Amino acid sequence: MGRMPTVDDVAQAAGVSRQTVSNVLNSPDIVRETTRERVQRAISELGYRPHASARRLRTRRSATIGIRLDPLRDGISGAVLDRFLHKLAEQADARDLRVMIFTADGADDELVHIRRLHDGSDVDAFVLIGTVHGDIRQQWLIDNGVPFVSFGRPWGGDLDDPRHRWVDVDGRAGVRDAVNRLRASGSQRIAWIGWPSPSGTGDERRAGWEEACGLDEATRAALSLATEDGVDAGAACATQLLSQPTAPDAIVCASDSLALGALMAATAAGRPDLPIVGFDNTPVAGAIGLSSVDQPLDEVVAAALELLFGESGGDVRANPDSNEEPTHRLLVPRLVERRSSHLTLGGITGA
Amino acid sequence: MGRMPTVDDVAQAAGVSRQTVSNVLNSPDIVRETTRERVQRAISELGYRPHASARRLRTRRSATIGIRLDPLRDGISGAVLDRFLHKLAEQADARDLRVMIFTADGADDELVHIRRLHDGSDVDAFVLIGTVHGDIRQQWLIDNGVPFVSFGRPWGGDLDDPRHRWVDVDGRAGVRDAVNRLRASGSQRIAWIGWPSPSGTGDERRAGWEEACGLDEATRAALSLATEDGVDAGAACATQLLSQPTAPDAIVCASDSLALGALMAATAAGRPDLPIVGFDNTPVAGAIGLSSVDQPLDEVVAAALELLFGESGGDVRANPDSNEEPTHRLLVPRLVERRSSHLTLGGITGA
DNA sequence: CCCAAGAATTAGAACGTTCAAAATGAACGA
DNA sequence: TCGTTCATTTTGAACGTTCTAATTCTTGGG
Repeated sequence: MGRMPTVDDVAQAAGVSRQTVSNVLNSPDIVRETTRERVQRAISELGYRPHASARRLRTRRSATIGIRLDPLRDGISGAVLDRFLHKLAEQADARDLRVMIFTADGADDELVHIRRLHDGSDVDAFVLIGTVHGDIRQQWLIDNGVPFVSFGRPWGGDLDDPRHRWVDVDGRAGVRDAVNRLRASGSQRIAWIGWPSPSGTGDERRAGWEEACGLDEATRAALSLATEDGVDAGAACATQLLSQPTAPDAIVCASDSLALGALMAATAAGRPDLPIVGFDNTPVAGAIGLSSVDQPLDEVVAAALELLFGESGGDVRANPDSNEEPTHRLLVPRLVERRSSHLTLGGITGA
Repeated sequence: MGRMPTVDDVAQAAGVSRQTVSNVLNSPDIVRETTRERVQRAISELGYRPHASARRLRTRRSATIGIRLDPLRDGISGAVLDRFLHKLAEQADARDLRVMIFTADGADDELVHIRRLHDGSDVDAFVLIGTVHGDIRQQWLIDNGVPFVSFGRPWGGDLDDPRHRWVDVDGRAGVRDAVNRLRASGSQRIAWIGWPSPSGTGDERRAGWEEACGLDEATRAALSLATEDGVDAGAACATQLLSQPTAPDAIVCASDSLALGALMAATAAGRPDLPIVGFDNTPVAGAIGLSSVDQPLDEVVAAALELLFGESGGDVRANPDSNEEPTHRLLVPRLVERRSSHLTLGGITGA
């Protein structure tokens, strides 16, 4: 447990100068092969590791990404962010980047944290998740020159602003596919349970249903409901839909939470086989055999890092202005069909 | 966007020396009040923020905790770690600590990461989750003097070794309570679905059932099954139990995943009202109205940080040897009773 | 054999902070 | 008035790395 060896120790052991050791580590190509080998040997013999903070102080780069953990929602939908975080940690590691997490109460508090981490040179770039209408974070980050990428489009803003790098999943296309698939299987009156407008993500998903359901406006109005996210809310909506004189013969939902609720309500209403599709393909959907639209999180993360750091490496790219390269990416989700087994609800009672 | 102000800038603006500025930040009590105010004013006027890496280089403390993200399991049980991570980030922030995450493939790979982060002074201390029998990580960390705390006891090791700080939840007591509660409600033949031995956590939970179920050895053997974790596995076990000539009149499971499976199987077998209790109180359990044993993660995290850093503050405590203070904490979980609504399974089919 | 040009290496400084110790100021009793 | 003590502030050095610029070594052509 003596003190850790430094570049100087390695240099002395290898009979070269400090800087040569540094070069072996950072620009191996400019040092003669025989020297490089000698230094490498000394490094491994001494068990030398560069001191990350010293390097960061000198280079003014932290090689660290910051990401805020959203407040826990119902935990079902939250599973998506959990997966996202895993992928991010994995792929960041492959680029020799570190990931730092923090929590915050609301957007203002988040900015306080971001400012602290950025000004202290703790973090080079941030990943924003869950963009919303009128999001104050993006503009602040742009104005202050803090590099970031968001998982989610700048809703209500300029989608093509090159200063805002974003990745998103085309929920509209995903829902459209799901609806088309249901229609191909014979469903004709496909209902929608989603979130209140304006909700960037929710409105897009609903638009997918609207485009593909093939219903006239009056019918669409009768077959679509909006509610906050959650299992109970989903169940309530489905109950309402199914009690109408002209009940739907399939339901598509904006989330797996809603879908699970709908599934329970449908079974309670004696329609255990009613086709229901959720969104996010959470573990719960898998467990109970619910079809769901799956977001390609691997690709999302890869795209996010690429927009920030380029094809490879860990140096954050210059803040784009009106560069040649695109600064956003829209990915296509994929419907996972399940429903080989069905859940049935014995009886729902209020809380 | 000019360069960030440094202590020197602040010092000049306030008409004091570098060190006085530093003192205002780190030991405010030793600097005269009038001076302190003057410096504070300069700090906020200039928008000064200490450079974290410079500080870390000098103090040799990173004020950062490292934690490995477990590989995603079925995502239902994984939700516990998700909550844990949130709490950790929250409470760490309150102590001015940062949290860095990483992923790894197995214990060996985890040690490689830990070594890298520790040697590079990126991280002061680590939080280990999910200790298992014959865990190689603990001994390595102790031998190398790396501060850590584990969420999980040193199974098969010395529970009282002061060099190993750990926090755990008394699963045995939790299951015992659940079983007692079921017996009080009239259940007499309470079955157990758990994990194969040896599994530290699993064996403890099973012991709770064994202690409280009030059955003779032969009956216990007939009413307890072990399987890997997962919804399908839980369903299979429950089906088997319920098809026996003397079926159980309640089931307690080692996890919510197993319990969800059991619930589905019970309903399929025409026993929709069979009392079932899970473990972890995951969002899914809440959503479908399943009773479950809840781990007090708030307290777990608080205890973990306290063992590492003391009552307050962010300086890691000296590695304990045989100190006065205890280096472990066993917390008591709490049964959450639900089951006001029941899930019923229409039909299970193989994958 | 010498010089130019490139390759390889080295020396000194700098990044922004805190530590250790020294210097100054204020207060007090003799 | 003068030392003595304590409170407050300042000075120089150090943390371990990489940058910039300078130096030495190699190579090859005249």
